[in-house]
Amino acid sequence: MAKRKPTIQEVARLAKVGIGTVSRVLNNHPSVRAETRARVEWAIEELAYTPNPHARRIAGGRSYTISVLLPVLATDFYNRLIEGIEETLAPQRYDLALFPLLSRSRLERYLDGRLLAYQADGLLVASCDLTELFAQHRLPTERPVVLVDTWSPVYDSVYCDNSLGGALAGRYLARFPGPITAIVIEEEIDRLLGHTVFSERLAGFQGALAELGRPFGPEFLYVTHLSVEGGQLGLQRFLEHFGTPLNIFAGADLIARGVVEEARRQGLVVGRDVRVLGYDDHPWAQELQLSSLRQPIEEMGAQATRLLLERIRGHAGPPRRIRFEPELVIRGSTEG
Amino acid sequence: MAKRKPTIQEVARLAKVGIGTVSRVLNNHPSVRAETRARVEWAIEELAYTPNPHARRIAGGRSYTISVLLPVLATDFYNRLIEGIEETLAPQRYDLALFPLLSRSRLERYLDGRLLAYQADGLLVASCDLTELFAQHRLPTERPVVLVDTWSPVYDSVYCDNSLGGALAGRYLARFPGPITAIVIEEEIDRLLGHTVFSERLAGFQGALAELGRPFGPEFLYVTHLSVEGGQLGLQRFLEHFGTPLNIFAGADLIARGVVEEARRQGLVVGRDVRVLGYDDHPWAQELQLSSLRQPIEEMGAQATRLLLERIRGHAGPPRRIRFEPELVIRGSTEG
DNA sequence: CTGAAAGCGCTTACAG
DNA sequence: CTGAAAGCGCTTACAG
Repeated sequence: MAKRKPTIQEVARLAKVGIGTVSRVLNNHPSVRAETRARVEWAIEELAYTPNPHARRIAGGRSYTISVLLPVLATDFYNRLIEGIEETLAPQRYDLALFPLLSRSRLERYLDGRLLAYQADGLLVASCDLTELFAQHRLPTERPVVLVDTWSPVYDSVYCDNSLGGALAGRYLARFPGPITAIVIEEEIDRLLGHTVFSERLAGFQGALAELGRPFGPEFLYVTHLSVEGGQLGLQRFLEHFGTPLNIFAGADLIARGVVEEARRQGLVVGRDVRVLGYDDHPWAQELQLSSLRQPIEEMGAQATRLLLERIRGHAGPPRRIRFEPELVIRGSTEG
Repeated sequence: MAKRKPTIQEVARLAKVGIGTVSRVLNNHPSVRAETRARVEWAIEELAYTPNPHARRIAGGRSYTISVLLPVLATDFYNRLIEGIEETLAPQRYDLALFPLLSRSRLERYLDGRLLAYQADGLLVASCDLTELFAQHRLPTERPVVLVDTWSPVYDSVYCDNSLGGALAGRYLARFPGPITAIVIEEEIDRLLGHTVFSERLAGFQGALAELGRPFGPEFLYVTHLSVEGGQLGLQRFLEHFGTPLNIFAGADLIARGVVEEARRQGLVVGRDVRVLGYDDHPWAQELQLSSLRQPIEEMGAQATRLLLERIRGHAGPPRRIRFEPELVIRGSTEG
């Protein structure tokens, strides 16, 4: 019934070469004559052949898979990050296994080493600083580990400076009349799966305001979850306290969207009565005319992937650290 | 450096048997003498041996992996569903590969068949009725497919009747004085990754109210995202329109939690001024004294897994359909 | 009940 | 540059 997938044998036969040669073109081995390579590639195409990843791992000692551990929030941020990772992996014939850190017990099961997803050549850990959980801040694995959207001194890390982003936000909003407020996202209480992205942004923000001698007590802060509705409620709260004009640093574009929606619902002019600055600069920020702090999310994913592949291929040496800087993108929501 | 994982060879040597025998105890083959089995199990324990899943697939033609496709919302619902699946899989030495349907392009890549996660013996699809996308409503795969938290005539399905849940909610809330309202969760516009869970609940709810001759126009409905804040906003809206007493059917416990929090913030008595009924009956509903519609979520996961394993082991026959019924759990939030 | 052997689909020295 | 062969860690008839 189910037509079996073609094997390397059949490709070899069709291309009139040995299976070793097919394997070599599969692995981009340099010593294959161009003509031979072309013939093999034709056969591969013809049979719609894809190598069996399990066989590859058995034979080569590599799984051609990397795991990505992430605090599954199903947000635009992670969608874009994964996009960047997959784009870099695909031409290398590498596969990606997502491992959402849904619960503590799942993390333990992962680290237990029995899961197939663990049979990966390397680990990409997003946002969560899992290293804090372990002795010497090292994950209990022999495989290379790269952190992305977070940082640790013991592993290669790729991140965008959230503290700087917050500072840029504070300095920018200080230009406008009216109080300066912030809506931030509550982080998991469970430090295991939690991350500090949002509190870093807030710390940078508060630091900048302090430098400028601007007040920032608890009444200037609204803490909520990552949701459009959180932004709506935050604006409501601030309007009760301060009225307009009002300046809001939203910890994420999604929150900022809620602010914009609520302002419009209340008949306020966004960019004048209420100025709001988001974070991430997601594609839809443009049509919302949302000012935002842009992070090179896909690029962060791509860079982290490159570092990991280098490690997998044997690169030794001290942990590397790639730091991106967020960029202020100004649109109508702050300067209507 | 990295100490190699022990292989079946080493286990065989230590247990003084052939590797075939080790393999047999690994696979629960009946024809192994109890004494021999004990010796092998001891050796396995001693070496902390775990079989190489890639080798198993190569040799046996099975991956001992099942994929779970789900619309990653990172909610309590999916955490519990996965819990139920893993619990059933673990003793069978099966592995689970989560595949979050983050975007359309990822689904396509999955179905492309090249991803390792696709090299699974079977597929569990949660909530999303992906079948609508394909000819004859069949996913383009040869492996067995089981749906959970949704239903289709062409595959085994395990679900809990959401329409009935809505009807139970409507009939129950009709007992109390005051208007009957509902807060429902907006479903993805993209039908691909969307599901109809919440609209089914609403349909059942509206049907029950209609039967009872109770009004239910747009002013009785608040649509939001799945967030605590959505519940807060919903309550605000309804209070503006109707004042108290007020009865609210929340499409999910998380929404109901927001209703409770907002009611308390406004100094209202939950269970008298505001009655709210959630959905799912998550563990934390009890300490919130939240009335809810209980679904046997873990059990649904377990059942679906069992059906899938049966199919993997060759069970033929027409699609099976296991329908659970939600159960009304009454606590202080409706009868304070 | 249990070994020894063949085979799963690959990769990788080893010879040419 | 390219075959033929050995080997990766398992499973599964096949004989005893």
